Amino acid sequence: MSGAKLKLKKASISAHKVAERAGVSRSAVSRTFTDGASVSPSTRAKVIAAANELGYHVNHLARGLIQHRTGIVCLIVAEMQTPFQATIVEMATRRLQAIGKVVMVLNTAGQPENVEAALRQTLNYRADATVVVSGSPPASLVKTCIDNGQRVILINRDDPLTGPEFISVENESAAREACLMLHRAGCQRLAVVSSTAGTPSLMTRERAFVAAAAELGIEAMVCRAGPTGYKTGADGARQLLAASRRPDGVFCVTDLLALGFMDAARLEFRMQIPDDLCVVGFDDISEAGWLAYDLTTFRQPLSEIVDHIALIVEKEDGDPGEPISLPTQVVWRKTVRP
Amino acid sequence: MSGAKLKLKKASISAHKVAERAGVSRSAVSRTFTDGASVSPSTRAKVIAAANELGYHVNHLARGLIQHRTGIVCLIVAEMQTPFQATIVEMATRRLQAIGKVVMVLNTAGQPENVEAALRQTLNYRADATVVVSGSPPASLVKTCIDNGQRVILINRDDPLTGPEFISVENESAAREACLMLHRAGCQRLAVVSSTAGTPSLMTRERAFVAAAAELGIEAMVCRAGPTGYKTGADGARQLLAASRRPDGVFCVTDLLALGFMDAARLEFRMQIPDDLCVVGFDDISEAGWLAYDLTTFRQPLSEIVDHIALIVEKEDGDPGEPISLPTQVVWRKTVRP
DNA sequence: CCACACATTGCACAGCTTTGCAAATATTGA
DNA sequence: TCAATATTTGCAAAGCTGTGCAATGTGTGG
Repeated sequence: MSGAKLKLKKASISAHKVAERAGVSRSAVSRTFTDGASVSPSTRAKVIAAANELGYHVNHLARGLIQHRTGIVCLIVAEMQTPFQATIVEMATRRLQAIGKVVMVLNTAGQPENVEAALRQTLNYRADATVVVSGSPPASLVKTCIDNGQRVILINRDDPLTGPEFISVENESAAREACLMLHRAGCQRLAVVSSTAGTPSLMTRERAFVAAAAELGIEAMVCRAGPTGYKTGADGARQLLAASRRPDGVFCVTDLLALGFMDAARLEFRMQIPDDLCVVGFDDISEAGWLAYDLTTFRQPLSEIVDHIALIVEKEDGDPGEPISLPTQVVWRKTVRP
Repeated sequence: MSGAKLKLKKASISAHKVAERAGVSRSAVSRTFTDGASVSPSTRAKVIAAANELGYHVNHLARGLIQHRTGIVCLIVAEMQTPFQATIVEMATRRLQAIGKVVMVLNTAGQPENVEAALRQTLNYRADATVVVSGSPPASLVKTCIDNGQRVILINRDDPLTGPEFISVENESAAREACLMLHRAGCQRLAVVSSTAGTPSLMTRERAFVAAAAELGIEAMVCRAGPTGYKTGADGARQLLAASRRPDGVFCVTDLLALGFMDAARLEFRMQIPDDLCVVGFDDISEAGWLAYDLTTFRQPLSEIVDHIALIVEKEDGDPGEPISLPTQVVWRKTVRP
């Protein structure tokens, strides 16, 4: 074989060359690009001129090597094409870039075994912090990350881990509130539409709703027709509304489920919302506000979540703070009678 | 002030330490984790044991430093919360991870000046390749990237640049086809709803549709009511349908625009689709397939696009190939009369 | 004009890895 | 058993940067 093995690529231009061109020492160019360092205005000007001519850019890899801070934050996530996850990625990248970080997105592609691989990448690239949005990380690897000085932040997951930071929303109180809202609207037969995914936060919502209904003396039906998504919501409607005893108030643990449920209920069962049927969602994705839906739902405090992420990433000491639990806010629209 | 300046963090564990522990040389541990290198099975076993005990992970920063390949691919993108962009990010990360790369997402947050900053990050981290999905990169920086051995790939952009690779879809023929579809369905008064964003691919679709209509002797109305998104589609409907001469066939250059248009047309103007009004979209985002819409649209060949991205990223030589133009596929659903 | 404080600069080392080269060891064949 | 290969191993250099330390230059007050 001729192509033996991939050879080294051409080296890109280094501080050394800039120094030569500017007629200064290599330290000078380093200091020019390190803020807070001591350089005279005249040499700084010479360095910057030379750097521009040569197209020099500081090598953050080498810098990270010696400073033990790379500026990299890893985001472990799956199903990024869904509105909620996509919004998290959008907001997190934006916020983290604003504090000078750069984010590496690791897609677990829904396979649980991939979150381990993702965590390994986090270590390989010596990320300053790791934010896990999807999947349950193995405890041992989380420990390794923390031992290496990384911040580890778990979003909306209540794995029984010690070490990482937790940020989640108050799923329980929201789900109970959803139950009350439907009850106050006069709904008699309640149901909760969930998924087979087993995501911790979704399970919490489901259980809390059922418990709250029980306290009102109502046995809520539970429907899990597939993975978390639009189609499962529609299938849920087909199951629940085909039964003899149709629910007249449903809580969908995700907006996407709610939208699928509504579409099937209206188009395949000719139901009027909110007259025949009240629907409550969760997340407040932008589709929930579309004219065709106008879904009453609970807004996840995404802005506060990413604020807290940024805070933790910038924090000096590594000891984890108390788990953070943020309140949701109900967004009243038109799918529940007032 | 006590906190003077942030000090070095604790160093993570290095190959040196695992070498000590395993009782071998540093080279041996390096070779253990470099495939194709020559290590005896016995020492390899000792090294792996020691590495596991210590939680060692190869430092890809240092590795990248000497190999001149970091395994990093940057993805420059904006508006990631929109379905189409989100899907691109999802698929690209998945595909690139499959070939051993890791992707850094740079969010330009819609500000054109930020794409320059993003490109600089690309250089700072010595990315192997940069994929730009949103925004027009300054020619000079693109040149610097290429000079440094990076692949630069522009998606759906036809900036007049020389050097980068181009991947786009056949916007023109699709838009002409859309016009014919509406014409064949018997539509007399055509309109195209677009946005004020000025995105190259959207402009191409808009112009091609108008041109095709002109060839049929029809003067197509053009509506640009705001940025590319759902609300602009709805506003477009409000403008076009409030006029005395209502269009009966509209081409929306984006599915999101189409969905907004449909909702407003149905709910605020009581129009029946496709009886009173035919609608064609573009992208085939998953919402287009929802029961409430069932939108006839053009599917972007995303899978092929990411395949080509992967191919270019892995390519050995750096010279750009011919611009790649991929055909779209029409997805017939229910918003156009057959 | 001198002593002193202060800002700037250069040297050299550290940080972690890969890899060419030569030495050491193991394997094979006669 | 010995020579001739083939495999494995260690040394040392290279890749690019930040920074402590000492040396140099500049400015100020008396």
